[in-house]
Amino acid sequence: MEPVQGASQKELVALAAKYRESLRHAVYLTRSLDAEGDLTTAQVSTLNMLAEAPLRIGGIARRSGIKVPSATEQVIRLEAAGLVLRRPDPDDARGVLVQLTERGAQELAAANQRRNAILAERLAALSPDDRTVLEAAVPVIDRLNSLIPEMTKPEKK
Amino acid sequence: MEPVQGASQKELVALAAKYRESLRHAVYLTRSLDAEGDLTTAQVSTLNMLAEAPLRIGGIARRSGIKVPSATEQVIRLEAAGLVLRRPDPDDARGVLVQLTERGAQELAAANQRRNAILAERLAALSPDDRTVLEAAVPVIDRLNSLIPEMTKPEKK
DNA sequence: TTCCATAGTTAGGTAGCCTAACTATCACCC
DNA sequence: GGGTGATAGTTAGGCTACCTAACTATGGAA
Repeated sequence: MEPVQGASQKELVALAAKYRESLRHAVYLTRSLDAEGDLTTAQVSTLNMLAEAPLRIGGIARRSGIKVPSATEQVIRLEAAGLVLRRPDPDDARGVLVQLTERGAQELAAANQRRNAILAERLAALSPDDRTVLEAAVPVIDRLNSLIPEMTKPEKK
Repeated sequence: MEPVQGASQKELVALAAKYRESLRHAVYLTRSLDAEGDLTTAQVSTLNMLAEAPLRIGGIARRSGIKVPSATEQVIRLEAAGLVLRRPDPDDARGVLVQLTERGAQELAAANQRRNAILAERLAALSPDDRTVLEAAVPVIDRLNSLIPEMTKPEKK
């Protein structure tokens, strides 16, 4: 009756289907957080990485789950917008270190705040129980995300 | 000590920030489910809607959270690929009804199966507790998604 | 010091999104 | 019954963000 062990294949697939569907709609949630002259979602994403520490192009690509040329392109746009700056990696002249500019940090903070505020407003509409469930789910979602191949590759060494 | 009532603004914003971050990575999870000559994520998304019932262009746009011209474009691509067909809406000659073709239904089923299988494999790597949490979170995420403005507009009538 | 591997860039292509402007039909109403 | 405004889609043009393939430059090791 109770497979203490785990879930059946069928159950796993069913959960997968439901979760995929929810995620699909969640994309639109994210999109609905975007605004006019604001940064795009992908830009916010990249800038958030750089807020922790400067990264090389390859690092951005790996963490974003995109290819190197796409990362180059992203960075070029961000640089043109004055939000990041590129400089050669002192340890390896082939590499390029990308870091936030003052303005990049400011605009990122503003964009994050705005998005979080809108989302917080919607979260407030949920029941306290729902919020508790969501709170508990976040680390689980993160663990699941961390299982993505490619994004788990070692830094370089 | 315990605001039985609900959460503070600060807590809401904190949850919003964490959730946004998780969602951001989840996008790459979805992307990682894509494969070679397979349908794109947006296409699967559209086809999944049509699997329930034929829709008009406007209906696709609203449910996808995109504008009508973008929906037209999607449909044109799907039609060119032989996955959907368009015909005038018998009730309103201005409208266009979009429905799955036989082949569209087949390819959709295959794509869903493949994606679900990959995701199910990763879900299997989670602890049973984690899966329980995720299972509980899906309806909450759906409720949160349903709060998106624009996507909640009435059908037509 | 030669040669392969690695880091990025460049070039060219596609999906997917947008706004603005246009066409066709509907629905009302005088 | 023929305007007229609203509604449904399409077309045109533009941008972001992704891709692969091919190239350049540096690093490292034989």
